[in-house]
Amino acid sequence: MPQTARRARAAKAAKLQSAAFRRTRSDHSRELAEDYVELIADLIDERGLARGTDVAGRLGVANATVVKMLKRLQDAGLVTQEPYREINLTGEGWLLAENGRKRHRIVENFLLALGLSEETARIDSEGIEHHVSDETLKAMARFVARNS
Amino acid sequence: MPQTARRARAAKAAKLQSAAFRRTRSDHSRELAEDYVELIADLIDERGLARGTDVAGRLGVANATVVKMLKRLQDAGLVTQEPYREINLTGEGWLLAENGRKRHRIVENFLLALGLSEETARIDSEGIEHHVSDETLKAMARFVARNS
DNA sequence: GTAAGAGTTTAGCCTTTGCTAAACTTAATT
DNA sequence: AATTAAGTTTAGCAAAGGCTAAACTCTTAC
Ligand SMILES: [Mn+2]
Ligand SMILES: [Mn+2]
Ligand SMILES: [Mn+2]
Ligand SMILES: [Mn+2]
Repeated sequence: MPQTARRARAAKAAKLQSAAFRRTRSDHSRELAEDYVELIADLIDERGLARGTDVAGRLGVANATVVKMLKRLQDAGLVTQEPYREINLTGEGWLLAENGRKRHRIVENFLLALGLSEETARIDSEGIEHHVSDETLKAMARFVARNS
Repeated sequence: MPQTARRARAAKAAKLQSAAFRRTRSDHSRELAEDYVELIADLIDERGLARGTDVAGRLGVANATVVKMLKRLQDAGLVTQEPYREINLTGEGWLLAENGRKRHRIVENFLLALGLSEETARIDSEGIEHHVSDETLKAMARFVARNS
């Protein structure tokens, strides 16, 4: 029965491909939290404190959007904030931020090593960083080490 | 007044960075449509027609999710479908699908040329493809041409 | 021709991520 | 001390993208 064989092949194709789409969806669900904590860490390091307005300005979204997201990040245990005060990171938040920075730096340097302009490397890396597996990240780091 | 200078620098930093985040958000808003039409095109080429169940199976989502999305894609002029019938692409849909396939192929081959496993290349490329500018895509294609 | 099985649609729900406008608090200026 | 400016929060809205359960239609096998 070639029907059965065809079906089995189709089922395997579906399983393989759906795994990739599932990974992408799960990357996306972590993406914003990573960008927020990384950005907050940068602001704290650069200017001593992170305010909601600065976060909104850097992300290019409205203040109210930031307020709402910060609540979710607090619930997730990444951020602390008293009403009307500046934003701080928890221990876990700092860990995530450091990790994000490392990843981001590698991806951006990789794009530069590939010969792209600073602007393109900056812009493209902001999206790509979240979809890079550990294996790929290592390969990128290796490439950077060799071509710089 | 060094205050003013500092402010100007900060404003420029915010503008630069927010441009990257805006690009990522706009990539995301196109992402799903691209994946759908690419997948529908593949199904039509592989098995002669694309059914909702197949799309759902390959994406790893529920049938109802696909139905809702197909409505949006019809509104966007990318897809046509009569009730209870198979899915077809409009001219515009085929163009987008072809473009997506090209992009996807280049990104996946690039990851392979970088030395990654087939599985990792397949999975990572599914997310990365949507965040790659034309400049980066060209650089990837060049790299593939040299290292294969 | 009818019944069964495969596939599709609808209804109703939820979370996330965005927005504007209005109200509020804090900090700075006078 | 009072006013003002800057920053924050709340309220209310919307679109996108998920889900399950139940109803429906089409095709195929009998
Ligand atoms: Mn980042
Ligand atoms: Mn990012
Ligand atoms: Mn993404
Ligand atoms: Mn994709």
